[in-house]
Parts: sequence; C-alpha cells; structure tokens
Amino acid sequence: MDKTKTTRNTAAKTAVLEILTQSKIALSHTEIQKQTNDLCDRVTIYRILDRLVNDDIIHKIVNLDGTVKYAKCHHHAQRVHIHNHAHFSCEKCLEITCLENVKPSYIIPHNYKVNEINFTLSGLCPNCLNSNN
Amino acid sequence: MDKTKTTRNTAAKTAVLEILTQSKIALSHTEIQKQTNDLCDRVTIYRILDRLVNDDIIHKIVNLDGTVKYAKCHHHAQRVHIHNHAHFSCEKCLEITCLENVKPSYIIPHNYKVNEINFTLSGLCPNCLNSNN
DNA sequence: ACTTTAATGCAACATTGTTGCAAGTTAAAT
DNA sequence: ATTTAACTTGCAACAATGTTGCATTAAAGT
Repeated sequence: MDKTKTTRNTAAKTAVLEILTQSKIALSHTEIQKQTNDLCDRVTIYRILDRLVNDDIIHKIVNLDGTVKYAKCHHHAQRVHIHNHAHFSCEKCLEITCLENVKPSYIIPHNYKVNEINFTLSGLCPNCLNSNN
Repeated sequence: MDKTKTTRNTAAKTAVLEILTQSKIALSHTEIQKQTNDLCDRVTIYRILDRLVNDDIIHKIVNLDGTVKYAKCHHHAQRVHIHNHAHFSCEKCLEITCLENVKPSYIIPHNYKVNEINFTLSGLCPNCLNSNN
C-alpha cells in the first residue's frame, strides 16, 4: 500500500529474486523457501515477496485451486507495469507459466470500473500434452 | 472426481443450497456457515460445498486476494455446464458477483489444451462507483 | 421394515499467512 | 570513517482455512 518507503537490498531479498529469475515457472512461498536452504526465516520470505510485489518486480498469481504463486516478469516495456497477461495452470504437472502474449479482450458494462484483471487458463501444458499418459 | 456416487439430499445440503440461491453475490465458507446458524458442523459445510461443486450445481471462485467463494449459477442452458463467464470483485465492498454475460475472447498457442478458464476483474462495482467516498 | 452406503459430528491435524517486538543491517548524511 | 534513521529480520505466538479418520446417523431403494 505505502509506496513512499524505500526498500533495501538484503541477502535474503537478492536470493529470493534470484530464485524467481532463474525459474521458468511460477513458484509458491513454500517452493521458494525450500530453494533458499534456510537462509532466512519463513516470515521473512513472506515479507520479501510482499515487497517485491509492491515494487512491481514480481507478480502474484492465484490459481483456480487457490494456490498462490509468484513469478518475475520478463517484459518491462512500459514504465507502469500492468499484469494483464494470462497464466496457464497445468492440471497434470501443476506448473504455472505466464503466457505473456495472451491477453483477453472483453466487453463489460460501463458502470463497472476495472482496475485489475486476472485471467487464468487451466488444462494441459505442451509437455504433458505430448507425453500422453 | 468420482462421478459415479449418488448424492443424497439432507437438511444441511438443502440449507446451504438455499442460502446460495437467495444470495445475489458469491459467498465464502465462513459467510455460509454464519447464515446456517449452527445447523451443522463446519466440516460438513466444506463437504457439502465440495459435493455441490462436483455435481455442477454451484461453482467455486478464487479471488485475486486468494479468497475462495461459491455461487449458484442462474443459467442452465447447456447440459454440460461450463463456467467460462467472468467474475467481478469489488475492491471496496469486497463483494464478488458473476458477470454471466461477460466472456473473454483470446488466442492461445495450439499446443495448449484448455479445459477451464478463470476470468476475474477487480475494481469498483456500480454501487461503490456511485457512492464516491 | 430392511439394507446399503452416503452424510455427519467430532477431534485432531496440516497448511498458509499475519502480527508485535526486540535486535540487527542498510544506506545515506555528516 | 562514523553516525544515524529507519528498513529488515528472527522469533514466538496467533489466526484462518482446509483436511482426515472414524464411529454414528440417516437417506433412498428394495
């Protein structure tokens, strides 16, 4: 909420961001925690993720099943970063990926003011679609 | 998952369904529980909701903030019920409503198989947009 | 009425996320 | 290089949400 505070670079923050940068898929808090190898407390990771989301460096994805994941955005064309792209959630391997080029078009009654959209598709990803078992 | 089991009508199930039928907005497990007035256990409501979702009588909505809500569908044109309509989540009053007529169009790479979509818009609903405070 | 099996209540547990506060660190100012 | 303000962390405690096992109850068909 408060965008006035300056945020600092710490070892834990750098580690979390590095993990997200390296990952091709979105990661949950727990998955990130496992990869940090007890570098810092569980709570600290929650707070780091909050900060990174607030600073528009990563974005938060809520899946159809309620799972919350985080992903770093690989495009930074605009100054102001709007996360209006789609996410794909594979029902088999459970991985969530950003479909940065897929953007929905829609018509909504004029008496609604839209600030944010969330568009998640679920089904089978290319990998699981090929390995048919 | 197992669609072969038959489901039974019980007092608790009827009550939960009635609450959802009466409501114009989507309700969370907790909100439903409050309205039941301790008719049944908390766990029972979870199980009833699972059953109703499985039987395609209600649908589950996961909001941007991770909140899970349930809503009864008011259209039943098709035999097979696909929940591809949009949901609107008001940032002010926190109410979630189904926008049954709003359906997104999109283009997705052919190597993905889409089974389900979730399209949630958030911002200000007509009510909160008018009362500008 | 009887039988089968789905549904329920209860207790216990698991997961996920939040908060307060003292102590530690960062980055800027001196 | 020191100092300093305030951001960050660890820890403990808590809260909310959802799940599981099992004995008991009740629905629906016969």
